[in-house]
Amino acid sequence: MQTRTGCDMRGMLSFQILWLLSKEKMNGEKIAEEIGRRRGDKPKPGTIYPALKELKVSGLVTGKKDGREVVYSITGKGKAAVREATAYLCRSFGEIFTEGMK
Amino acid sequence: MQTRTGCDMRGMLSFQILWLLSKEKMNGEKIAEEIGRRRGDKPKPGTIYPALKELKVSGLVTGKKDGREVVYSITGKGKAAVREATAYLCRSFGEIFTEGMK
DNA sequence: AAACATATATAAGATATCCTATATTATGAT
DNA sequence: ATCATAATATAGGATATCTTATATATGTTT
Repeated sequence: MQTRTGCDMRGMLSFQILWLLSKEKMNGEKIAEEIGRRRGDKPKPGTIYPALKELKVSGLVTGKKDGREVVYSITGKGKAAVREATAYLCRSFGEIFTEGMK
Repeated sequence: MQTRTGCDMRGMLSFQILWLLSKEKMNGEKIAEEIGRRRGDKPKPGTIYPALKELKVSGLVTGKKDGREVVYSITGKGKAAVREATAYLCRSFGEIFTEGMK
């Protein structure tokens, strides 16, 4: 993890993956890079692929093999999950953001 | 937890407690109520007090007994932690918010 | 074809969060 | 004083995240 200041914010990885996939289909490597760019720390393969597998098992994403890559797409169920999770996030922490962003 | 849609967002509790205390000193019950109001689900005593203890051990908050209540205050170290964590949160998830809030 | 690089996958385990259930302490009411 | 209530605390455990390390598969280069 990154911030060791009393709160590690774990549990956000799957959500962030889903959110990225709601914008655009992409493979695992690209997902890791996108997250790395935002967090300042690129998740290891052993972190990202188990998370993707979990999302697949839950029916929130699908994976389509293309050469040596697997391109992941969000499903309808996944889109609904993103909507719900985003609403929860905004309801719970919105004020922290609106304050922190200015 | 609340959202069972592929991401449980655990790890945010301590941060949210710290953030609340950065606004105003308060006791454990009030903290639980404030979080409950935002999340839609009030944390149980067995959740909130161990978290507060952890924050105390880490030197991020202090507790002052007042009758049967304990009033918690954020420390200087705690303020720095909130600043750092908020910056990380905004950097990592800011776009999700700015989009989700409109 | 052989060697190398890239992308994905899995196993095993350390760590942390959060919960249920129960106990303790202090206040208020009768 | 006794009883009920409110606030805090702790023990023990279930669950999930994330990591390290290793393995597999595909593609590229020589």
